[in-house]
Amino acid sequence: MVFRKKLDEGSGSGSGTRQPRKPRAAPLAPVKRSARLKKKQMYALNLLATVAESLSSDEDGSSSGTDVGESEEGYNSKGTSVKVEQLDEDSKGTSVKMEQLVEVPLMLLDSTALENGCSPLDSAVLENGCPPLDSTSLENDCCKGYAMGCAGICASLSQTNLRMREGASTQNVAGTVSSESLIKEPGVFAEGSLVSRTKPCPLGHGLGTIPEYETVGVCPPCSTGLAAVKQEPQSIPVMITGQGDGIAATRHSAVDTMEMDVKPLPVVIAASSSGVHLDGPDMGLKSDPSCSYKVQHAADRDDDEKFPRVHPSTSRSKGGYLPYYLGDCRTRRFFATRMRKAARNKICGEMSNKGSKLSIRGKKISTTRRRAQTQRTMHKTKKVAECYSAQPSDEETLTETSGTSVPMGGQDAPCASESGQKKPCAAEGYNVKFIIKSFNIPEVLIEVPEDATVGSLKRIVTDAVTNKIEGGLRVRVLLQGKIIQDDNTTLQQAGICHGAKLDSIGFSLECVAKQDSDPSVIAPEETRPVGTCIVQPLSKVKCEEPSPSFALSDPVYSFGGAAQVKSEIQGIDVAGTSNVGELAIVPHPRSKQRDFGQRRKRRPFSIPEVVSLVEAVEKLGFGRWKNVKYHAFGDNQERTYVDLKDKWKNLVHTASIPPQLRRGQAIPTQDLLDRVLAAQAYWSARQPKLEDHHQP
DNA sequence: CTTAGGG
DNA sequence: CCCTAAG
Repeated sequence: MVFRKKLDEGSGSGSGTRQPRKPRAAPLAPVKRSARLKKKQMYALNLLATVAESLSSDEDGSSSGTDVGESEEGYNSKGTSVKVEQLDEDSKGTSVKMEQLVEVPLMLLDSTALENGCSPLDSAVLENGCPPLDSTSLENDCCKGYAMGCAGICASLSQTNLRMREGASTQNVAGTVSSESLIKEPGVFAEGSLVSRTKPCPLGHGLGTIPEYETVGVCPPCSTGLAAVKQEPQSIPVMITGQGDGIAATRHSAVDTMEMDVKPLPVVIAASSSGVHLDGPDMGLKSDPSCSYKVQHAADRDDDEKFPRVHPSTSRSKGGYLPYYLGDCRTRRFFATRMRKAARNKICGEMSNKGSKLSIRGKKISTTRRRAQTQRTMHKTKKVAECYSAQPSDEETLTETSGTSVPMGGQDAPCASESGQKKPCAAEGYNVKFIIKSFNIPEVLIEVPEDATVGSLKRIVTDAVTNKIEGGLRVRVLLQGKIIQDDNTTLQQAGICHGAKLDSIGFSLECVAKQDSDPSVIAPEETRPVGTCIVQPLSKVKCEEPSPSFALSDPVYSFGGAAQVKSEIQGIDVAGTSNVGELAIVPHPRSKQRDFGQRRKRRPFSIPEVVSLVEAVEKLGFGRWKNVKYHAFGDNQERTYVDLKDKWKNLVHTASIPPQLRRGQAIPTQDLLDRVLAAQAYWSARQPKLEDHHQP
């Protein structure tokens, strides 16, 4: 209650639908600006839908674990520690999802856990009259994960929703429930499912959010998704990427790992790769004040700008609800931009921060390109890392490493509460700790007969991915963007040491894949002739890896037992600018559906491409790039007209400088460059841009 | 959505 | 390649 009030207050006028309240600079280009803003605002609702969709598509309940944790969290707001781990998916061998990642061992709802009474609050809850969870049913119910997932998701979304709704009263409805929606899926939610129990539970507060969620109608998809997902491996990978606000949590849920360790209170929430992170906002709303405060505090720095949070103590939550919607590339790009901006803002803020965050925030509005560039530059060094976890989780993960277990394989796990409080032993002896949040795998082309079963498809995908990975991984360690070549260099020598300011440490993992080993798996990039399009028969399905992100807790990827580690975060302030100790694993970033903030893979123009480009320009002149593009590359999506324009720009530049200054003379031959110059000169003289259509 | 340019 | 202001 208190929180809500604060939230509302912080958000200002509080009536009517909440809009991004972030102050806006005077529009530079009035019309355009406003149009854009409107667009942005529109994303709010879409976001919800998208998130739901995404989540629902997350197969195998991988999203469950965390979610459970989340819902549980609210549920158990007593501050007991709750560690949630992703459900063990062994039973689902076909799942392509490799995000087993993670760190947290204990499935809160796991019957075992309950039985063991690991978390006091579990027992408390149970004692409080909540019908005991039917451990058996839970265990047997493969859907439990889903169930929880939904719960968690709901919670998380509800958070978002909450922001949009001014009515704080919704909370009360809580008890009523949501279970309803969740339970809609009988198969999924055995009557004894967690959610349904919420109601009776005195602490149901946290779950109260769910109803709201439901109102938005997001929940249903969630449940339905359970069924639907299975038929659509492809949908699995959907990454929820909302960078901002409540959604951030969700976003991470699909992708990475996040750990939160609330210091004083033994609350540790670890979201497994697919789980929903218990991000600040949620925590804030659902947990009890003390708890939320802590969390908030911890996460505070990071998102002070981007993520409006409920700040119990200061009620400085910012109104800016910035919904993120995962849509087409464009949208994605938009988000990426936002993300970067947000990060940049934070960074800049912190850099210039003399203690006044408010002022910094004020600055936020006027984002200059320079700053953007700065961010971009930094972005380069951490690529994926940022993409996946830049936001609050960045810091949370990094700064709160303590209790959570890293990809240790989950051998430990049972009691979150315990592990949550203990400092990792590894931290003692000057070990450097790293957290690998996720990584991508290259595109995988999969061919299956039309009559293949979904199950077989799953298997194939699994095999494909497995294959790809089993081929081996080439791991590189990057420090500040540079690959550390010498394997014999000690971490210390390399500057990666305990207490050091770890700037941009990254890991590059490349599949040394035996890509050909599996006939059904083709690496498109290698097999595709440059500049041509692949026309795929209907029966040929090109799948993006369902789950582009992997959690490294998987033994295969984890970085060594003892040496294994999480980074001890020291330079928290810098955390925003550099992913301290965070591992960016970037095998093949390229995939049609790029992740947020992720660049396209650099794909230098081949000579044939350049030739066709030159030919096209010779013919059409430069300036009408759209036409040029079509002329030279047809519908090839690989190259955009902007690419061509850029390429041309480069060609002209290259051609205009003395050969000595050129590096790598291979690509454009001198002959070609001459043509470039000629065409350039020709068309320049002819003012091609204006109206000339003459052929040269 | 395209172009044009700066980064 | 990315980003964005301007058409």
